[in-house]
Formats: sequence, structure tokens, C-alpha cells
Amino acid sequence: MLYGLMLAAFVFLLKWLQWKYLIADHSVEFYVGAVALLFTLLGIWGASKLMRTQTREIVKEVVIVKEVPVVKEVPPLRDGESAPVFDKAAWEKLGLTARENEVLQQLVKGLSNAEIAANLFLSISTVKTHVSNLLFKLNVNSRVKAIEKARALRIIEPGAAIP
Amino acid sequence: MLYGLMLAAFVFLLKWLQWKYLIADHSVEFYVGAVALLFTLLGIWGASKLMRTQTREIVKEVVIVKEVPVVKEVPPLRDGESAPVFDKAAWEKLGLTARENEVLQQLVKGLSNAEIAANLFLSISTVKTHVSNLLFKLNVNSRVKAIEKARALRIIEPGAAIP
DNA sequence: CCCAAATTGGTACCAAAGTATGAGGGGATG
DNA sequence: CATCCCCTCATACTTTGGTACCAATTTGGG
Repeated sequence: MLYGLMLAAFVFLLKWLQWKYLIADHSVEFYVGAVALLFTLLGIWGASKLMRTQTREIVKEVVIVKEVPVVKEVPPLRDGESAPVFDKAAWEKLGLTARENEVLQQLVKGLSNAEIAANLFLSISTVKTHVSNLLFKLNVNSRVKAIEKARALRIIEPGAAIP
Repeated sequence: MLYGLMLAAFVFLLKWLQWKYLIADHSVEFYVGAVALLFTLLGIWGASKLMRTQTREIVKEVVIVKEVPVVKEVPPLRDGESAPVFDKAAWEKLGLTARENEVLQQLVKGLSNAEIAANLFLSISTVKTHVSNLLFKLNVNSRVKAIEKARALRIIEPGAAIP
């Protein structure tokens, strides 16, 4: 409705200008360009107008979520009084080198090779080498399984945070 | 870039038509209307294209706000042996669909996409779709981090084995 | 000193993970 | 019936992960 009206108004305006200034042939492109630009903007405006409600809704929804006292709804966790145990014997059996162990500790935090490389000031190549050796020593074929296994074997350093 | 190119191409096309059909004065309105319509659509298209990412990002941001307190205030899960608690409230807030949840349960077991596909009788494509959507909803960018987050949020089914 | 292991990194290559997009069907809902 | 959401699958593509092999350097012990 509004849109059609605006279009009509614009055409009318153009016609009026035409009468007033007797448009030359070579200025057609200019007008077309102006029209294109103007209506592109109109389109963007309209679209964003429609989109905004959607965005708002989402935000609102989530904000409501935020107000819910999350902690209370979580059943009391029987806190691991038992600090994570580092099974030194299991670790020694694996024969991990110092560096490999460091990498492992980063690995179980869920970090990517790139992140590990950054943390330990290594190149990604080196991290890959270490990780590959780790996977072999742990007898797995993916970092996810390696994390599992490391936890099962309790060879995660006491200080390491476990989410 | 693309936009400017399209505009140029359109003007050129118009010029060409002008030479070919020797546009009469009264048809200018028609062309202007066509241009207006076309570029309005272009504007809408472009805006919606851009808006989508923006919407995504907004959701992302707010989700972070929502989830940070969860991670912080819930005592870290120390050891595997304590029975995992399924926080239904947390799960519902994520808005995971039934299928996505099933995939998540497989995911946290450390299974690969192929293994999940085999277990759920799906194609790898479908699993990828679900996993991708899961990662988005959990606001992470890798399956490893998704596993972490799922544990932190305690949305792992009680039956699930944790190594 | 020399050897062995460890550390670091590089290249090359393949597999897996992840993203983007769209088609098509089905079920619920207005 | 139209519309929306979910589910399924596919293609195409980019990014990570992982393997294999090699090479230079360091380090500690015999």
C-alpha cells in the first residue's frame, strides 16, 4: 500500500521534473541510477523493518531465559570432594614424554591444535606431531577418544579444570 | 562491488534497449517502475542476506550472556563416576529438537559423525546437519567444545556412559 | 665424544569436520 | 489449504585433524 503510493508519487515527481526542465536524453541514465539507488535503500529499509521484529523477539525470548535462576534449578551436585586423581602409574606406563604430556593437558581442555600451538608457543606442525604420537600411545584415532581415554586413565593433571 | 557492477550492467542494458527500440517518451515511467521494483527487491534481498548473519550474531551474544552464569556458578563436575544429572530446564532453554538431542547424546560419547550415522540409521549428511545446528545452538565451533558444554550444562541423558 | 631420545618444524596427502544452501516430504497449526 | 517447522539428504566448499616421512637441533648419559 504505502509502497505503491510512494512509487506513484515518485513517478509523478519525475514527470513533473520532466515538464519543468525538459529532460535531455543523456540524463536518463542518471535518473535510472537515482531511482535504483533510492529504491534499493527503500528495499533495505523495508527489509530491516520487517527483520527487526524478528530480532527483537529472539532477544526478548532469551532475556526472559536469563532471568530464570539457573543455579537453583540445577540439582545439587554432589561435589567431587575427591579432587581429580592423577594416576602416576598409569601415566608412566604410557611412556609419554614431558612435552607430550603438556600437549595432552591442553588437549583434554578441548583446545584445537591452533590453540594449543598458541598456548605452548609452538607451530601447528609440532602440535600435530605431538598429538599424533599421543593418539598412537593412547591407542585411539581421534582427539575426542583421546580425551575420553585420558579421563578414564586419570592422567589429567590435578590443576586442570574440568568443565 | 557486485552491487555496483549490477547497476552498471543494468544501465548498459537500458541504453542498449534505448538504441534498439527508440524509447518513446511515455514509456519512461514504465522503465522507471521496473527499475524501482527490481532494485527494491535487490535491496530487500541484500538486507535480508546481511540481516541473517546479524540475527545470528545477536542470538550468539545473548546466549553467551545467558550461559556464562551457568558455567560459573555450577560447581565443576569433578569425576566421571558421579551419576550425570540431566538438567531438564537447561535443556529446554536450548530449544534442541528431539533428533538433535539424540545426536547430542551420541556426540558426547565421543563418536564420530560416521558412527553416529550408523547408530541412528542416518546418512552422514544428515548427521552433519544436526551436529552443525547443535554447535550453533550450543554456541561453540567444534564437537569437542560441544561435549564440554553439554557436560557443563548437564544435558547428558542419565543413561549415557561417561568414561 | 658419540649415540639415542626428544624437540621442533616442515611438506605432502588424505580423511574428517564444519558451513552454506537448497530440495523435498511430512506433520501440526492457524 | 497455506504456512511453518522438523527431518532427511545432497552438493560444494573450506577448514581442521591426522598420518607419514624427513630433517635440523638439543640434551643427557655412557
